[in-house]
Amino acid sequence: MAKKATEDLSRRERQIMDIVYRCERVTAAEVREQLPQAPGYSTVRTLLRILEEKGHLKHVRDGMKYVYQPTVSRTRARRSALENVVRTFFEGSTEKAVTALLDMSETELSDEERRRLVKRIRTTREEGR
Amino acid sequence: MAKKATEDLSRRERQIMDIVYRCERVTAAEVREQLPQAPGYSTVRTLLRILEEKGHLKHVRDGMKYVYQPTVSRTRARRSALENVVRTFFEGSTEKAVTALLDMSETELSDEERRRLVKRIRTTREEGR
DNA sequence: TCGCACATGCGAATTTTTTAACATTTGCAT
DNA sequence: ATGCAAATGTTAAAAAATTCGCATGTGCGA
Repeated sequence: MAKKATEDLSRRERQIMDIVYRCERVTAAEVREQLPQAPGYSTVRTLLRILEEKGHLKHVRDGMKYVYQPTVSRTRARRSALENVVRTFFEGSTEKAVTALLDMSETELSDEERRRLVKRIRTTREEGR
Repeated sequence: MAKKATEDLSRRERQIMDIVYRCERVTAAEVREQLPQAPGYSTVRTLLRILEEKGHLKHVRDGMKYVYQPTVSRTRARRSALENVVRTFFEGSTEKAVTALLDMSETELSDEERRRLVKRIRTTREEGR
């Protein structure tokens, strides 16, 4: 089985994978609801089958229907997604990315969240030495 | 002109936009070098022209050749990319995303960078009220 | 000026993606 | 058991993306 890179996904395949990563567990009908310019049900099913063949998805039965999930763990998927963004948009600098995240969400972060983040940064420094 | 969403890009178009965002200024030849399973030169040029028609790129002449750039500012592109990742992989939680970034780069961040980040978090808190 | 080297623009063939119609399977209520 | 409803699998047509050959334009050195 070839490596599974986001690079190699077609437009629809990528849209579907995004939905699957957001929801973690989805049925064909749920995927269809969330697809932009949703195609027919039959179409969605074909795409899900293709993504499964390519190794991006797996399914388990739940009664009569299939529930699809990513084959890659949430942790790995997250990491990979962040690495891509950092490399593409932040010249590989984690600090720049974090700063940008903070900038764009100043009003969203609660004091509690801020406190945890500061603590986290300090903790890792200590561990790192 | 329709809206320019990453969603609407084909596979090759997306690969090219990633390169353009990484490099900020590129020629057709440079894009070609960086494309996975690089197609012919002619092909790359066609794609660049299409992306320009769609409004994702613009070019300026530099001697005999064209130099391509994103039409969207780096700042906006970054913001948009982060928003997508946060929504898709972190349930919309900025804090979770920041934490994940810190986790995956513990050894990369220097003390200096950590200090700046802590300062930044505190500063924004004060401003936020 | 001529012709070569190097770029770009266009059009059309090829390949891939996307779509959906139709056949098949399965669970469940009657 | 039978038929309906709700899923899934298959296949092939239609649409879109990808590819590249060839025509065209431009600067420059012999």
